Amino acid sequence: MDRSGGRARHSGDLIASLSGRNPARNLHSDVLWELGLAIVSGQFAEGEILPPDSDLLDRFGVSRTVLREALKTLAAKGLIEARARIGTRVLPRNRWNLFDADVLAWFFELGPEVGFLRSLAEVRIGIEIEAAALAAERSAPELSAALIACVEQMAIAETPAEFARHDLEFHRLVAEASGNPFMASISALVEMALTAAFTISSPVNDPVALGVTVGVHRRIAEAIRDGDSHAARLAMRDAISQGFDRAAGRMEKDV
Amino acid sequence: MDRSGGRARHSGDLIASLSGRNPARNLHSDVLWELGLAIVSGQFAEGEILPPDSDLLDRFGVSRTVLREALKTLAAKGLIEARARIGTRVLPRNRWNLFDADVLAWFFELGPEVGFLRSLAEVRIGIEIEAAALAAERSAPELSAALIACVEQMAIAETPAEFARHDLEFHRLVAEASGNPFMASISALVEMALTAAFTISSPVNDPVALGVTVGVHRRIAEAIRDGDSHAARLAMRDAISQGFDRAAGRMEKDV
DNA sequence: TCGATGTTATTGTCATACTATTGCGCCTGT
DNA sequence: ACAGGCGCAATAGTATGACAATAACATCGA
Repeated sequence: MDRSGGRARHSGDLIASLSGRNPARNLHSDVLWELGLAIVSGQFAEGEILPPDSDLLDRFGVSRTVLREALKTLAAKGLIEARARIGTRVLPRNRWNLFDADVLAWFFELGPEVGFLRSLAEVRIGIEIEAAALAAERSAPELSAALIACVEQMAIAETPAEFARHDLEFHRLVAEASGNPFMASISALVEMALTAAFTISSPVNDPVALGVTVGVHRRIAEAIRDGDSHAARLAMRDAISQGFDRAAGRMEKDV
Repeated sequence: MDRSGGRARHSGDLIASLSGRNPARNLHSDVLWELGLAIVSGQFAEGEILPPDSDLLDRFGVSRTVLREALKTLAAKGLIEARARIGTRVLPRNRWNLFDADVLAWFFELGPEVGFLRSLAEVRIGIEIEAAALAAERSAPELSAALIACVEQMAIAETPAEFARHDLEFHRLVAEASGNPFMASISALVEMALTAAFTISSPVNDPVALGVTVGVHRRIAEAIRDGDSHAARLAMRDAISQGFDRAAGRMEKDV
């Protein structure tokens, strides 16, 4: 393995940097990512038994401490389950915690397929529609003002990254305004979806698309401000499916 | 701490047993649950620094290996973050992965408040409504037949546990029928919600409530069978909010 | 044939030592 | 008096080697 000085960081970097996180760079995390990717990619299939600790130790060239902590982390995310004498088994996909930021990142690292992006858009629709409706019913004036401000920022953004930051902030604010802690907990999901979408095609360079995107977000903000939960639902659905359509359409074209 | 022979298993047992899981009973898991509960309960507040490893070692009387693996597990679930020289900090709640089965279990272990149950019902509505609609659009005949069969089982269930099992299976099937892996991933959420609801008040002992609950599930199954996504949405919303209302109403009465 | 039993491979736990990181205070030079 | 660098020390990170617990499997016995 790559144990020399210039160890290359996994490319989740660009996603992490956009989200402002500062993931620690340590051995444990390297092993974690390599194993996580291997599992998500199907290199270790569901139900399969991983090589025993001793083999993995050779493969990664780390201490048992590091390896075991990486395995425990994977277990915590529902990807594997270790049992004495049996070995460490890859759990079926429906046990994986897809709402985990790392697990999601591994999926994206492999180049997300359209079907996966669609699934992501579908859950986002489910959750964020409800969040928008709740926000409309409960939101305080300050928050709806902040939402409006966010839309203005989106309108004048000059780079895709800048636009994405405000877009993400917008959705985060809606989740917060819903007053429901679960809604806020899916920001990782939104982050990935937006980053992926904008990596594929950002509306910043296309005045028409930009107008549409900003417009639909404005509709959400105004509906929340006016306490119109029905309108908020519709607008949020449009915002998400429109974003997905743009990315999916672009992927089609490239193929 | 309780290091004597008869160490009492955390009471997540009854939930785990209902769901058919077989959680390993090892030291790591004991420490994990104790720390997890302490954090979720606010005994260690958000932003606070946990005692250093050395103190925790004394407190739990385990080896450093075990303690660190427990901490790594908590970190994987987004509850804490460790940094050299700083210590191990409890992350703000919005970083916690509330869709994790353990984290949820810790919340329930503390006796869930009505507000928490409401939040749970709200996300379930968002996600499962969409799952039901997708199932209606995509579902194969076998699956809708299985759904109907599930409803029949609910109707003739004799114990609360039996009823809950079929109810859970019903929602799992809907998620599966949606063809969306994220939907299936929230079964932990549903499990907790149902278990909590039935622990508080099961419709089995109340013929009227039983009829209502079975009826609304039948409406879902039939809508999916008929490919009527709109009806599926409405019925699923009714099923979840009705379940919540029953539990919440019962809690009110008790107070 | 089947059931009890020992063997052994694999994960689980322990103890200790050393390394890397980084906040904080000291110390220096201006 | 102040700014900036420099090292101390506290804390998590890593390494190593040993032993304990678990459970599939082969082996033996009835």
